Amino acid sequence: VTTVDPALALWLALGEAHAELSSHAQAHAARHGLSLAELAVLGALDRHGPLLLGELQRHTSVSSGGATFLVDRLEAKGLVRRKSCPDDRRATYAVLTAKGGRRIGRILREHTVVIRRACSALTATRQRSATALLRALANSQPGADTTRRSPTD
Amino acid sequence: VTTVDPALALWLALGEAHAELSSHAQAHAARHGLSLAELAVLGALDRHGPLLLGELQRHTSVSSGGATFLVDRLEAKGLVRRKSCPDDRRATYAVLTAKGGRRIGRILREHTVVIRRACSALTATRQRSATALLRALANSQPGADTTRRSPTD
DNA sequence: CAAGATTGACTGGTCAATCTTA
DNA sequence: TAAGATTGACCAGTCAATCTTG
Repeated sequence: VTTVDPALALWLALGEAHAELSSHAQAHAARHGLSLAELAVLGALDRHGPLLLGELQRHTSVSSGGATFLVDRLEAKGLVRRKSCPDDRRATYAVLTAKGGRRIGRILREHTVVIRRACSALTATRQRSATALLRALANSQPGADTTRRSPTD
Repeated sequence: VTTVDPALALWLALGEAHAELSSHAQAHAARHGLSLAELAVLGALDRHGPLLLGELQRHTSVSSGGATFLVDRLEAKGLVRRKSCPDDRRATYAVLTAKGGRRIGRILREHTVVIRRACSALTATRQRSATALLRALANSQPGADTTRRSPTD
């Protein structure tokens, strides 16, 4: 009766679903003393190995200052280390420390379980349907793209 | 590359889709000098009429302090007014001012267009499918409690 | 005591400007 | 000149404590 437009309904549902899953993911990250953004950084380093801060920025959809900030904090926690790039003196790598590597492995495995449970209302098949629809929604947007995503992520 | 868990893929896609739509919605709100949360408040008041701050809080998923904060700002902008509840002296209504009512009408109409365009990659039918899936995802969560869980994971 | 609202301290980031090196 | 990173100012909210009324 209220919301007539299907697009509007979709936007609303998207917000609620995102909030719901976020709260689970965030709660789990917090149990390990991490923000979701920090977890994303650690995850990116785990997947891709050492990354320049700029690359990290693109992988995690965070601002330039945000990347510096996050690496600062993870460095303070002893999970990440900076390493200057030999080929380009402006550039800096973020690298997992041994401790960081160990911790992030455990955490990511747990994280998968958390997400899986949070999505358990949908069968795997419907999860895939939803994923496909959401990708179509996200990828075909006109413009204003500040962050380049690697298509094979 | 790791063959991803369908739930994980869904979580990722959800994040990207949400970020994408958000950026459009946010840009539009910003064109009118509003944050998304402020827009949500105005929208709720437009749909439901005067609302207690607590109700507003539930409708917009902000914290208690956030509701006060948002109403403060909208009041400062002359779009909303507080009105004390006659039946309960603790409670306060938020009410659209005449100016607020006029502006929000225009803005919400525009907003629908923005969202519709941002969703145009999906047909209305697929939008409805996506909506249904997302609602199922959001509504059937197991204990989304903030209380501490046993470290059985 | 509980429910509603408010305040103040705090935070996780963004944004714009700056510094350094290519 | 531009690209990479960093810094500092700023901001939209949250959170916990407080005040008031039921």
